[in-house]
Amino acid sequence: MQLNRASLVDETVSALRAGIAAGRWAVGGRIPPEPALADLLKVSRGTVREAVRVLAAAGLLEVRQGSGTYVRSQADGTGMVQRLGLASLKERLEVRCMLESEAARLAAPRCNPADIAELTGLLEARDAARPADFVERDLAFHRRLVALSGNSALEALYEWFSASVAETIAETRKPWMPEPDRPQHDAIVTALAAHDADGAVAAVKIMIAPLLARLTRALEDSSETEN
Amino acid sequence: MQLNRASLVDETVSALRAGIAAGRWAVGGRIPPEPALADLLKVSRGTVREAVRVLAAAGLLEVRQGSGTYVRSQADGTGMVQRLGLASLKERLEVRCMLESEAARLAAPRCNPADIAELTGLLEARDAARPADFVERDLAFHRRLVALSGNSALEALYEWFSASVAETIAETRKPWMPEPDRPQHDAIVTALAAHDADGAVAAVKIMIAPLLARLTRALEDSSETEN
DNA sequence: TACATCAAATCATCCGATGACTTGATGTTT
DNA sequence: AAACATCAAGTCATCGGATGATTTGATGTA
Repeated sequence: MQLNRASLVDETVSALRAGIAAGRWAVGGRIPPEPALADLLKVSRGTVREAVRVLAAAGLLEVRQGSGTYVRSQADGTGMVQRLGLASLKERLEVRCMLESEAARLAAPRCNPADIAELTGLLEARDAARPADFVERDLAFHRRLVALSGNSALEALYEWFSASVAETIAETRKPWMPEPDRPQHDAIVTALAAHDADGAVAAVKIMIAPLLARLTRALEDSSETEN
Repeated sequence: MQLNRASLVDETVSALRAGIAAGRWAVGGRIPPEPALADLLKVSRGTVREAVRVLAAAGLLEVRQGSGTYVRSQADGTGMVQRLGLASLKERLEVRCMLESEAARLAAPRCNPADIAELTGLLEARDAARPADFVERDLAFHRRLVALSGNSALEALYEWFSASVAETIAETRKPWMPEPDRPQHDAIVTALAAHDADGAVAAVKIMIAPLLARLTRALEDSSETEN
């Protein structure tokens, strides 16, 4: 009796990933057709398809119907996501804070009055929200702020980290995080309106620092059981 | 004739992801069995399996043979990687710069003499490298620097972005990027040795700024054809 | 109560068949 | 010769069915 026996699909994924990482198939080049891979790896074509689909979702492969399956990149996004998931809550919150403050820096020179008005509107909505909606409304403001940076990679990362952090906090049933108040949010908007990049960065950090400090303290109290 | 018709698997992935994001199936709960999903979405079971496999690889689902498929998380890693891959080179380089400078900020207070010695050693090796090895040695220094931040999430992200940026530059055959010189690297190490967080951040930005500026100018010249 | 056994539910894997799409070759027309 | 239409081969997309492996809760027994 053995535990955790890897599935055939997982092994196929590993084999293909290894081949790609080793440069067995050049970036931009084509990997063998599905039937050939199935024969080579001694698995069925369906198993190969599932493995290829995983690697395509990870960005390593690109499947073109009628043409073949091509190596798109050697940068392994799946590995990154995996490691990200294993990171502790504190680390994830740290990164989220960093992303948001840098987003503010990029957004400051690009903000126009309409953007400022929109952010202010989101803050109004946040204040008017019932407790059940508050977190969602709050997130909407931060999302918009990050979007104003104009950097879509930054936006995608922020999305993931904020969701991940919110989820972990929710599932650990620790609703004790201090909610940043309205003046702190206003300080960010004010700095953005003045195109004051450093001021915006500082405002964001001032807002998030208490959260991080509270979390660090909580972790010291409970010693471990993180993630 | 329509272009880019999404495949059934992609649509199935979207449908499942939407259901998860909407909380249709609770985190920790079970989604319907494969045959039921196939019937519900009007696709074959094989199509459902490929979609589930993608979401499992992304960390949203967890498949347990004999038991069922469970919702593990609502934080979508695959979507993030996808959007990251679509981001332009400039955006990715921007993010990489931000990650490295913030890593320096976190590393500054934690650096001990041994770390400084190691970084210096890596710089020596970098100088001594033949042109073929130079990029690799250079990357080793930066990797070590980020690792000193003590934040594994940051480390994973930096890994991905640096690989992605290097890959894009290599494939566009544009070896014209100005290589930051030794004094600029030394400035970082010096700031770290003095536990000067702001100084380290500034040193990193001074080092990378020319790269970013050069890239921006190149993009303006060639108008488009980015990524 | 504790344990062994069993059956149902569910996922894992394979196989074969048919359709859709891409691509390069071929042949025709201008 | 160049441009265009047609065609066939290669490749992925999707389906349906069949069988095995694993988990899990029910059942029966000591």
